[in-house]
Amino acid sequence: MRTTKKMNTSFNEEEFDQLKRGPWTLEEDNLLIRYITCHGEGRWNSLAKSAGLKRTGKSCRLRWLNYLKPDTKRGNLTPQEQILILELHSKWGNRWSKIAQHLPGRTDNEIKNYWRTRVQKQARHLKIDSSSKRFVEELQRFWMPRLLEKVEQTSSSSSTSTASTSTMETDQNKLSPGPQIEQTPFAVSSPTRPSNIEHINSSSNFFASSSSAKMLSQLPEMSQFYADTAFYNSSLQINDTYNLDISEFDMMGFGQPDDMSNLNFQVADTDWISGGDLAADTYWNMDELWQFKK
DNA sequence: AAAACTCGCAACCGCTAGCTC
DNA sequence: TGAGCTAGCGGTTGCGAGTTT
Repeated sequence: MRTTKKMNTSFNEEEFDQLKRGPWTLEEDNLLIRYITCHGEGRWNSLAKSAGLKRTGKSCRLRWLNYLKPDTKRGNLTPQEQILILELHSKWGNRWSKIAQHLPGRTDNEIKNYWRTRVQKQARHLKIDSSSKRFVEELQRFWMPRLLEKVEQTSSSSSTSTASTSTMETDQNKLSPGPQIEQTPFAVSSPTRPSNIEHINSSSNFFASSSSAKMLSQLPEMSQFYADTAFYNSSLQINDTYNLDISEFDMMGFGQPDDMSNLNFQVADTDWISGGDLAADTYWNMDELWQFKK
């Protein structure tokens, strides 16, 4: 429970006391949307007053950016988005806003929540500090391939069925209240391309090497391995480094980030089978890692 | 059936960089 | 130049929904 109250310099004491906090109502949302539609964003404190909202400018800004803005995407992150987050976080750390810039329609808040609830949870599960180099390595060894597998599954299923039945459809409809933004599943978002995975295949080193291509072809089987503790005791080894150029993901047609080429995912080639306590004590809980709810 | 617990996410807070005057 | 203000960032919290006991 918060007990401290810090005055906002844009409000006198009486106004400040009257400020509303907590969940937004539909009425407030409508007020904000209507005002911004007519007058645009910015000057949030005065905007809040002019719109007749008993909210701080901060609160209005947050509500707009995180929820009401027309291009805001709702619902679960796609595998591609998750891959991007993992990779970009390994580069930039908790620079949520910077990471969010590369995921059109996603907010820093959403990404931050994803990281805290999914990724850090997994780190705790593995008893590894989520900010450690080792955790990043484990992500790249086990999680990345799994996500790539999901990309493959999604693209293959989308080629045989319409998006409406896909789990990628998200549970956005249960979210409330706010404008429902039509959301296109990532893998079927670009009709000019057969599928993302095929596009990646044609242009990245990952799929260029014969053993990596073999790995791709074996993804379903491999995922079973990942999910199976016994996998860690098997003699299977992956000796190739694979590289995935993320810039080849067409992020909902919003264009390519300018600094995202040549991002490398690497499957390490050493010591991951006999990888000490990690391998012996635990394994990646892919059901938890995988964000889509059953 | 209901109490206890867990989880995910929206919204809040404090801090600070950058802008204006 | 520095004070005041705003926008934006990252960390934290509280609530509601779902799950377990």
